[in-house]
Amino acid sequence: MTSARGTYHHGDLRAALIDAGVDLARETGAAAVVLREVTRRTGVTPRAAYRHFADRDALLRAVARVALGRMARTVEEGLAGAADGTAALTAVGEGYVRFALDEPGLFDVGLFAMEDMAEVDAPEAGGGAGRSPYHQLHDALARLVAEGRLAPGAVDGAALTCWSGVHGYATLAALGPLRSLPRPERDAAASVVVAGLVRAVAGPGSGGDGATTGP
Amino acid sequence: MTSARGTYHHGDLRAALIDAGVDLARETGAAAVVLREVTRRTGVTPRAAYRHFADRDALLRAVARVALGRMARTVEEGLAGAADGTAALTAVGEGYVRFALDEPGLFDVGLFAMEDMAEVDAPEAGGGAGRSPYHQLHDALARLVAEGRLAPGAVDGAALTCWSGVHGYATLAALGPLRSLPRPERDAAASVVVAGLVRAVAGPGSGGDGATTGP
DNA sequence: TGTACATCAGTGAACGCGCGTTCACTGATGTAC
DNA sequence: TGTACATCAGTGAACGCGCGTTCACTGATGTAC
Repeated sequence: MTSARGTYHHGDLRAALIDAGVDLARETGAAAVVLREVTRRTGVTPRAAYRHFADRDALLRAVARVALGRMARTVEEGLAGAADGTAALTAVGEGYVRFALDEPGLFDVGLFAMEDMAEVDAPEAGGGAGRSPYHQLHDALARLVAEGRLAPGAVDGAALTCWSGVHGYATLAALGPLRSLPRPERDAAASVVVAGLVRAVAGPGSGGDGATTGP
Repeated sequence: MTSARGTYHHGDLRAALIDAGVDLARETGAAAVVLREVTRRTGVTPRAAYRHFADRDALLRAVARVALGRMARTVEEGLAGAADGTAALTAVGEGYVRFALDEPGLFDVGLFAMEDMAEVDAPEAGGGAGRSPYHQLHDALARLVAEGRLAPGAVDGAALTCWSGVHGYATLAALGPLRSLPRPERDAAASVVVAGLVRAVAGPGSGGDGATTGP
């Protein structure tokens, strides 16, 4: 489809197959990325895919990497105008969730690019600046450290807490039991969760809503 | 298998099929709960399952409810000696994660019992006392409110933040990119995440590890 | 206590489906001379 | 500019698999009289 011409040789079949896979994932999720349907949509014989991918799994993972890259870009965009570390951390969290809610199918397939911690850290999964969501989270935390709002030794724990919270909410709200709630409710809840996580990590006093009774 | 006798009539085929499904889920996860294999293990014709379940999906959901019930029981046990709300909240979180790490397959299939918010709240999914993990989370938060550590209006947000964080960590550590880390590391990280969430909800001063720089 | 009969719970064989994957092949392309 | 030829990228048909599901059926069970 991408650079399709009427020729016998396709031009860039590999990219076209990945494109079709991404479309399928967007529509229905990871399980829909099925080799035969991908080739069908690309107007090509199933066999043709094997010239470019070892097997179905390799194709799926290529699609997953594209999905994760798009997520990275979404996070990156939200991060643009963050004035300080707290704002940056909030933006990363909200970007992560927004992507999951906007593109549940891509979020779903993107998880296959996070099968291994090594892949999460891999630069291919990055956005425009080549930084994965996980990297961008660490960047935001680094700003908090620089601002003296977070102890250097607490960075790893904070990263894990934020990632868990945001990933968990994204899963529940995009693919899980909360997925049938109206979008505005899910957006509002996302803000509450992200604010709670920011408070947990950077302490109160920067946009918290006074959820705790004590000072 | 359960109450099997050599008779033609099985005794309680429905329960036996669910048992076999639970075993399959434990071994490999939700995708392994396949009608034909379930009947094969029970020593019965595939057709026989249709006398007890409308289709494969109904069987899967029955298995999922059992899995969620076991999770509820695990959470309940950990909750037994909690002295105050903070301890209770911590116990709920650690129980949730422990179950996921001990029984990733059951955790995986249990998610199908949480397809809908209504089912999460359903009493059938409860443990011995008939309270689902989600209920038990709310109970712990109610104790915090009673102790004056949490504003009543903040309960819903706190529940969501805790559920998200704990669910996200469980997913990442039991089924996701962190699943191949050594168990002790994953246990330690679980404690960090749960402590962070408790701090976010109940404020510092009850077992927090001083992750923030400010007071 | 014995027999007839309705009901229930299973059998055994088969269906069609879509999947991933492999076979031997052929048409298109570009390079060397 | 033209031709020979190696290389590459696709074809088309078929394979075997395991799945969910449906058919008409039969053997076991328990109740009524």
